[in-house]
Amino acid sequence: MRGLEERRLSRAFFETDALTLAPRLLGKILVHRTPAGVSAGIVLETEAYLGPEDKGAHSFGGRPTPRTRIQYGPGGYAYVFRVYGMHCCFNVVCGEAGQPHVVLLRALRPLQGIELMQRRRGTEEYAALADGPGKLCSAMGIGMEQYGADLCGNELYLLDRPELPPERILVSPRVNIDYAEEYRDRLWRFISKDEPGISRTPRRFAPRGTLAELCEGL
DNA sequence: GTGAAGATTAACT
DNA sequence: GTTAATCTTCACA
Repeated sequence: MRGLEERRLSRAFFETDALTLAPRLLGKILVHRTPAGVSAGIVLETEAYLGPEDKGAHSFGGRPTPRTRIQYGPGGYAYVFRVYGMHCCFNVVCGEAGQPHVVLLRALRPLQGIELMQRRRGTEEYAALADGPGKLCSAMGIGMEQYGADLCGNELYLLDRPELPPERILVSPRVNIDYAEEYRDRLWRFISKDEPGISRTPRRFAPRGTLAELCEGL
């Protein structure tokens, strides 16, 4: 895996808005080095959260809170939060400083440290190791300790891979943000096509087509 | 200080 | 498809 070290995503890669970054993160490799071992997987599913204007985003309204403060700094840091009192979700902070945009990582295809992931998840089933945002955190060993982690550092980072073409990216509404009013149905969820392991979600969140088709319609 | 709600998951029917 | 588990966060008083 030595050659991969040189392909790490740099700060500049993250200094763009969430809607641009979310599809670009598909296919990249998330790596976490911990005392327990190294785990890594290919990013299969992401969601964009666009800060102050986006009623689905934690940073809606644009006022920093203790929970969201990291979103207001520069891109390339980890925004981790706890949901339903028991799971964590991992986000990549992006945009310029003061622009609280994040991309939620929802699913990975496990590549390295499978055994470690199985132990953390308490299951052997490969397809169920990281097919959801909470499972992804559990499998990768990401918790609140990783809040604010520098993604350009040596513990938690992303490796570059060729960009997916728009016809290989499915778009769908974001999951479980029914409260977001007119932002509920925005097609800001991006899924790597033809890959097993995307998160299990109800039918109403099914893909509405590819990113290529969406762009044609503009 | 208080309370409602939640960017989920697993185990149901 | 439905629901319980579980507890921090944040708005409001």
